[in-house]
Amino acid sequence: MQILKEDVRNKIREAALSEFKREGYLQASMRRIAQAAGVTSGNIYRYYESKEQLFDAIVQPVFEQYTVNMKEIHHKVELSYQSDERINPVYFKNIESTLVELFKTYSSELTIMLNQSTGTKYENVKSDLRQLVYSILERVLLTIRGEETRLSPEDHALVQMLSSTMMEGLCLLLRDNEEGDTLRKLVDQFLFVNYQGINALIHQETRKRSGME
Amino acid sequence: MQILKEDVRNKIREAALSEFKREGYLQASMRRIAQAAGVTSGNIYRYYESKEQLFDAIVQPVFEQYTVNMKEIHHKVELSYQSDERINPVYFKNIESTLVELFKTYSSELTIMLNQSTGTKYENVKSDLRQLVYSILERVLLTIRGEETRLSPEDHALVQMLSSTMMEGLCLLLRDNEEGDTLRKLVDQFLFVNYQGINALIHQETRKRSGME
Amino acid sequence: MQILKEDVRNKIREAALSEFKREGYLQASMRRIAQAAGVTSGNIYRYYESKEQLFDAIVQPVFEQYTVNMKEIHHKVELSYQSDERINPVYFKNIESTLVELFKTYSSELTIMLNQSTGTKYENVKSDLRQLVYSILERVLLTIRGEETRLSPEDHALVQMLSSTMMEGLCLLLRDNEEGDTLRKLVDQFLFVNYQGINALIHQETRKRSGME
Amino acid sequence: MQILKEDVRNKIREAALSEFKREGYLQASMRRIAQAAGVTSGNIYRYYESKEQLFDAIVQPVFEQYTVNMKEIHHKVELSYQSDERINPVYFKNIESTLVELFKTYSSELTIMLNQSTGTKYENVKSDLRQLVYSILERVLLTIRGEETRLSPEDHALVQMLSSTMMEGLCLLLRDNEEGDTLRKLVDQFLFVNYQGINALIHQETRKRSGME
DNA sequence: AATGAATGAGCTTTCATTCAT
DNA sequence: CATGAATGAAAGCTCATTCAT
Repeated sequence: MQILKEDVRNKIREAALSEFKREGYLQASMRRIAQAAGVTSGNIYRYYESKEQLFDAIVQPVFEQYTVNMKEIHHKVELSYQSDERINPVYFKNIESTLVELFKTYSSELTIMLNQSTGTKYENVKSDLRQLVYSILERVLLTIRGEETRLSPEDHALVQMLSSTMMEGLCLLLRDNEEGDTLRKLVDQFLFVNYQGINALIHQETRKRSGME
Repeated sequence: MQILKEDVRNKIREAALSEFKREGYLQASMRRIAQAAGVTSGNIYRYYESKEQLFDAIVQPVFEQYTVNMKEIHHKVELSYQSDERINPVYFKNIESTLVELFKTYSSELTIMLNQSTGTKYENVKSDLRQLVYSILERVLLTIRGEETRLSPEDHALVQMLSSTMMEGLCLLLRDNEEGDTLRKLVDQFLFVNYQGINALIHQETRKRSGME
Repeated sequence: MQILKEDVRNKIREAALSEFKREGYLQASMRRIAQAAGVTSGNIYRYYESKEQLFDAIVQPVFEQYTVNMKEIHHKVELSYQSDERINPVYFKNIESTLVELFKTYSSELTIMLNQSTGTKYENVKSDLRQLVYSILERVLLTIRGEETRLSPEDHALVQMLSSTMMEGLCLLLRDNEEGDTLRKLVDQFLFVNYQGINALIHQETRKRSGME
Repeated sequence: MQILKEDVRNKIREAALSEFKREGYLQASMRRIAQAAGVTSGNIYRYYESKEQLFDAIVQPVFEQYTVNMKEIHHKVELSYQSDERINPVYFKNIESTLVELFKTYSSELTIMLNQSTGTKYENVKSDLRQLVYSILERVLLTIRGEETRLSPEDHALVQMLSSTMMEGLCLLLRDNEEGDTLRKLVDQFLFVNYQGINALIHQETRKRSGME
């Protein structure tokens, strides 16, 4: 039974998408992908030359777009560092928008890149992203705390925690929501909760400190 | 040199703990565990009858304790459902305390159960826990919203999101912190951020609604 | 653009010739042959029913001609055995001429048959040929040694060696030379070296023997 | 059924030796090696970490010894180039001795390295060796021809041919003889035949040339 | 006739598990 | 009890051959 080539290529892609999303790169099985695609295992290799390349074919587009967008944000953050300008949460909005925008086109691919890429060249993307969030939060907190150049150990731990949980939260939302508008609303709410919460936390701490002194 | 049986059993357990924590159940290798334990791979099977059972031996204690504690919380939640009593965030505190308490005794085991159990019978624990958090948050919101018996789709999505991100955040903290006091402080901060944030969100929404009417 | 059938058949043949010559039967790839022939891999099978049969189609003509010629030589050798006639090196000249003659028409095919046929029914041709050379040399040596009917073990080993190295040398020349005149000259030189060398060896040995007795 | 480790290692080595000798590296099958060794295919990998490494384990010892010996010969040849000293056939004797000496310890391994190593890092050893023989013969002929610095195209072809056939002849002897003393005798005879033959050829040609002028 | 997608057996390699010693 | 060699199923991948179009 002969099917059009692009048809099969897509079926393989779909099957792989689902397998990678469910199992992660390492645990994914080419035979299972083949079966799910209704194709023999050997035939996959007419379309994608290896498991790695199949993964790449899925993730690269989103990664490229992601890289472009993130570079811009990085650049702005660097600039504001140099110009001693006050960093504000608008950068989060940028990251958020980037991710949500990417999500609209590449929802599963984005999740795979962020959450299921252990064993591939993308495995550090999430932690790089967390690092970026960390450096933004760090800058915000430094500004608030006054003229210090380094965070206290406590603040470091706090910022670490916040960047981790915010990133992980965002990734979770990407993973669990199929629909773009719902996602955007949830992301907005999620960020609102975090901004408000962080604000409250910092003010409380500031009050505590004043009270102590 | 003869080594006491329990000694060996513990060495294997320790090695497995570290391997499962680092690699997760599926990627963990019995050979590496054996090597790290200073034991031959075959000998593991005199102490634990399979990879799964070894995983079990590590996770079951924390799971049992966890189950007992969670059942109580569940029970209280159920009760308050029936008694129409108002649920308050104290339940979160219970969950938090339970996890932090468990963490004191079983820090790695807890992380493994929650984050590294894909492929085992524990793989749903986290989502069950999320479900519990969901039902608490749901109840809270229902109370706030008035006498409704079911959440609106929007509120459902919101509560789903909040329970997910809070759970995931907590799991992350458990995973990344070796030290109990630091952990507790971070958990407190994390929950504070979330409570405050959620409060702010709800009030804002309430205001918006009133404004609309 | 329609290509005539014979045209395609030839293109495949040419491509296969080159592939078999370079890679040998087993390492040859039908896909590469197809590609080199500018033909799809499936289409090869309309002209040649299998890899083996394609190989056959290339080698059989030279094999048949070779067989005819060799049978004659064989026959002469047999005859001279029976007639107790003295065998002389002219038979080598016959073999040489046969090979060089075949080479003129079938240079690559001959090389393939002799050197690249492992895994096919022709894989023994070279050793059969060596056997023929052996029997000629054997007869020559028997004549020289006197009236013996079997060679001594030492002479057997010697003749074995000489027939092997001469055959292998010839095959090498066939393999490495594209051009007929160069080939013929080299073959002449090669055989001259061997004849002279063998003569010198035998005379020396004869002298040694006489000296010993 | 448990057998001593070294026993199995040897059985695998023996089976591999035989398989590589018969089939060559590429065509050799790990499954067949396993079967011939009376071992399951997986078990080979406890002893040798890959097909390539198994091949290496067989060939490396002979290659190392070979390299040491050949470097010395190379060195001598280079020296005599610089010192403008006349090169004499003693270098062949060196090469011959080296190969025969190696053969005594590593008969099959040597054959495998020289004749069955396509696809491995040893695949160029034979042609390197042929190149060495070429450069010796070239030097000899240059000396004979007078003061020329490069061979004429005809002489080049001749020397090419002679180095090829001599090398190939030697390799053949290594391949076909299991017993060291027999081999040495045959090699001696083979080289004698070639020396005498080459001498005769050169003198004849010299005569021809004189006659022509 | 021709295409090239599809097949499926076979390849090397890994690894949880078993078992003779 | 302990060893570690052995097992065998399954992984990713290749390739001669088939067959629907």
